[in-house]
Amino acid sequence: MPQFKVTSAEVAAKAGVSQSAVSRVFTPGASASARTAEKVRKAAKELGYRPNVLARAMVSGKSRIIGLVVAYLDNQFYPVALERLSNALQAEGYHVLIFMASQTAGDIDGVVAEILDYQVDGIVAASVALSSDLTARCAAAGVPLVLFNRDQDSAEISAVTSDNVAGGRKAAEFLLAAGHSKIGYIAGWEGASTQRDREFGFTEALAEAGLSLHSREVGQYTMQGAREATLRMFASDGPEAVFVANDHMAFAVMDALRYELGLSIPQDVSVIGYDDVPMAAWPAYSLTTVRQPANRMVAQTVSLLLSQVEDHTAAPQQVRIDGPLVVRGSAKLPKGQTP
Amino acid sequence: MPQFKVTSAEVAAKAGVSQSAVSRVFTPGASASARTAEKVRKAAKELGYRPNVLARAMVSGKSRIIGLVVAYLDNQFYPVALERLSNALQAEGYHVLIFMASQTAGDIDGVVAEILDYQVDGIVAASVALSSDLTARCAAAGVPLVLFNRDQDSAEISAVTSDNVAGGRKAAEFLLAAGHSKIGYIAGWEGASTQRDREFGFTEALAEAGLSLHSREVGQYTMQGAREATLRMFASDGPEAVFVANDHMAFAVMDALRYELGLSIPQDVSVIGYDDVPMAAWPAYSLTTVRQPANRMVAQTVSLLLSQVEDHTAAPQQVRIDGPLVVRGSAKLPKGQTP
DNA sequence: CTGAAAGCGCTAACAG
DNA sequence: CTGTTAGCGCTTTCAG
Repeated sequence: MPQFKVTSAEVAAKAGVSQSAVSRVFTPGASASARTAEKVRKAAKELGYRPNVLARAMVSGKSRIIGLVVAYLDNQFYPVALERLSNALQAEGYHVLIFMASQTAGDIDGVVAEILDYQVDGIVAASVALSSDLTARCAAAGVPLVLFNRDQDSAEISAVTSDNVAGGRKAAEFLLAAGHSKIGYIAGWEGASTQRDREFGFTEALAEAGLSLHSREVGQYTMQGAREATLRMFASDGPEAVFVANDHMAFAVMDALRYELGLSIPQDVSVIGYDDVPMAAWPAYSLTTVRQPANRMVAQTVSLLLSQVEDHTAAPQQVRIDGPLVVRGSAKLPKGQTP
Repeated sequence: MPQFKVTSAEVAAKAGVSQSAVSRVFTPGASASARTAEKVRKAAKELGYRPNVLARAMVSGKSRIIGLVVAYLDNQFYPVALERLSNALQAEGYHVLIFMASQTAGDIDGVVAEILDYQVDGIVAASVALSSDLTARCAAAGVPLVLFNRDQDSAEISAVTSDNVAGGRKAAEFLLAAGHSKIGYIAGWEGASTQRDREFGFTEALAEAGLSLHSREVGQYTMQGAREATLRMFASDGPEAVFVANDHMAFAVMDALRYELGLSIPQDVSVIGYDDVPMAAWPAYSLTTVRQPANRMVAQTVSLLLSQVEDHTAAPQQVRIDGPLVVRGSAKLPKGQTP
């Protein structure tokens, strides 16, 4: 039975070697003879010894902890991403220390400061905007930072997003091809780059077809906000098609349309979302939506972050990943096209 | 602009006091004169100093890190719980280090071992079964452990669950009151205590009414498993009501019933779930379900864990929280009762 | 290859 | 109240 807490010194004593020999055996880039290594491992196993990560972090300066800031765990996109992120990092020997950021902007600064206190090797900020003061502090502390699903047009700071402008265009083109001309948009939180870019791409494509938004409401990326936005938008003379800034809101929009307004989708109104969260594929919604390839986004985030962790001179990058429009049943098909 | 990494010694030098004085100013139970404190704070602010949590952890033996093991982040119950847990812990000055456990049982042991390496002050294991060997290791390491939403009938180990047996009964009683007699059950993963207890309460109440299960299939707590279970169950002579071991599966069951089998809910078949995740309230499902009070469960988990963290002699406890049946539209109402 | 020795940044007695 | 002195458990020169 393992002792209360076993130190390398105790293992050393039992194995009849020096404490530093024990350390070497448990350090990847070690240099210990096979004989020593074996003696040490044996003693370690008997004592139930495992190196203390914190002590190791102190001296080596590497904690193997990555700080993660998240805000919206109710939007299915994030739990899914978090799971993948954590798994990918675990595979590389890192672990994730979670920090919940209340939506309040002021709070974020405090959160990141706390993260830094833990001497994390890097930070992933998912869907939160950071003040430039803050990014400066990370830089000053020598802690690489990568923004996930949010961009902050500064070449100084790494960000991984989908190609939101192109995605917005795809949504518009699909609606246009189906012959819609009265088209509405339900916006996310206006401070978000995803919101801005998706809307930009969408309206730009509309404009190229000589159209402008029939109506626009803000849903704040919340279900409640989206429901109310829908009710306002369809109070009178509603559009025949709506592009919703993310799936999370799109579900609320569809529910409001169907169950509060008695409209049929897509007969009365076409709906397109953004993200392609798992639920979008469920038959109850069958949501046509622009996919954000979560796995590839996560993979990029991890490789970008770790490359900066391992080489502090590595330059920040902005990665934009393209995702397809996934056609399901919530929006009318282009003319002449059948399922 | 803050330096690369500022130490208390540098602050001390700048403030013209000893390094321990700086430490005291930043330690809650401190004892420093107002004058000293002010000088130190001033110097600290100018230098951008913040205490190194890891160094503090080394000497104090308290890392203020809580390890969390989770498996199913796609079941909405867990992201919600995680968010609350993390927030509650943050409020107490702790932070959560996340460890994803692949469903594979053998893996869990390794995961917990890794957690221990980080010298966490406590562990929350959400929905995973731990080997007794493992709980012993936690005990040996002096790290309190509490099981969340899973029980392990051993008085030695703390667990917070809803009253799953009572919940199962409530589901049965409701179905019985509605006059159903051909009743099916879709089970979760059979290794889970939640599955076992819910089924036990359910069938026991049925038995008291002189009934037994018309049919039973296992859905493994996955959507895919639930869909297939439903198809098998209704291949011929399906039941007129089904109790599904959790909401996550219930959604898949409802989808299969409606869109693959063409049945109406609740006209053709009543469905009851368990958990009351946010989505259960959405009109597309309007799922009648037994609520697991996530907020109270989390609150209990935190208080139980922290009481053990702060006082290692505190006895383990099993907390069982009662939740109501939330009546919505997916199951027929008891005779004579109208919405 | 291996042991001895010097800290990483901080808290906790210990005298004063 | 304050400074001095030990370490926490480990990695890492530095000799040998």
